[in-house]
Amino acid sequence: MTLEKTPKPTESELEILQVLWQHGASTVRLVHEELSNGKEVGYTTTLKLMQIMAEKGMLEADKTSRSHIYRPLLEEEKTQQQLLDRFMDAAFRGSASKLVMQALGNSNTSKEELNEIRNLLDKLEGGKK
Amino acid sequence: MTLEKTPKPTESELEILQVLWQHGASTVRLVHEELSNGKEVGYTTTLKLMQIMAEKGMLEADKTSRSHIYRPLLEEEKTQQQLLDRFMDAAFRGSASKLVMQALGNSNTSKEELNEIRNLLDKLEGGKK
DNA sequence: TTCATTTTACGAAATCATTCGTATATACTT
DNA sequence: AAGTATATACGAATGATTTCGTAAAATGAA
Repeated sequence: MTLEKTPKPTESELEILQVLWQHGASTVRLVHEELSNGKEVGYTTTLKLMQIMAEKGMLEADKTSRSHIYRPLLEEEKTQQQLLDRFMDAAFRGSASKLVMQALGNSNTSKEELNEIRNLLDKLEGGKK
Repeated sequence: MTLEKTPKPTESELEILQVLWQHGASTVRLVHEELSNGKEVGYTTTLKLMQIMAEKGMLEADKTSRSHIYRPLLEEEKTQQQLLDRFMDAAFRGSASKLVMQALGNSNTSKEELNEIRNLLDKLEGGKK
């Protein structure tokens, strides 16, 4: 099997990926406008970043029309999982339960979401009884 | 109240903090040896990093003896919470439940830990019934 | 066509994180 | 005391990320 290094999007790259995951393939213009909601950033900065990401193989540019259309080549869930694994190691010395407890303890999670989690717990504990 | 920016330890800084959180105040030598278990790194590199961290106010150096003793000025849980909040936003667009589901789904969490989490769920849902 | 607008291309500056070489000071050993 | 080992101080190289200025190309409007 081809051994490919797991890509590690930087913080800025991740912001761009989030926009693309949420909106689907988009122009630099759209991505830039989304980012601008949250912070000051120049258009060419966004452009450059997206071009670099394309070089790195994180995005693919459709250049048929003047405004190129970029789509993410990284899958959202897979990427999140990789980031999460790294983060769990770095910040919580690998302890999933510590991380989960802190995540739940300090956030407003809806009743429905809590139930979803409980169901998952049931399924997991089923295998360990 | 004094408004202080939440500190953002880098990856290397976090590694050092983890050692200090786990072992308590320590010399550069000890921290360096711990880090060396996981990767190649020069002694002066570790030293420099810890000095920089002291400048930034993350560590405090007791310089009374020749081998300075560094202790962490950042609290483990508070720091983890801040990192977690940022990470949740950056990687999961703020969704605690998505993060939690992925964290649990893809890790070997013991029965005991799962029960702890379930208890927390009970407490949380108690307030929402 | 001419002018203004929008887009991409390119290169380089600015910033930040990481690494380490070298010098100097302090302590230990014989 | 002389030599060895260990520590800190300092500065600077390296490398990665982020930022943006400027120019050229493409498009749209007058």
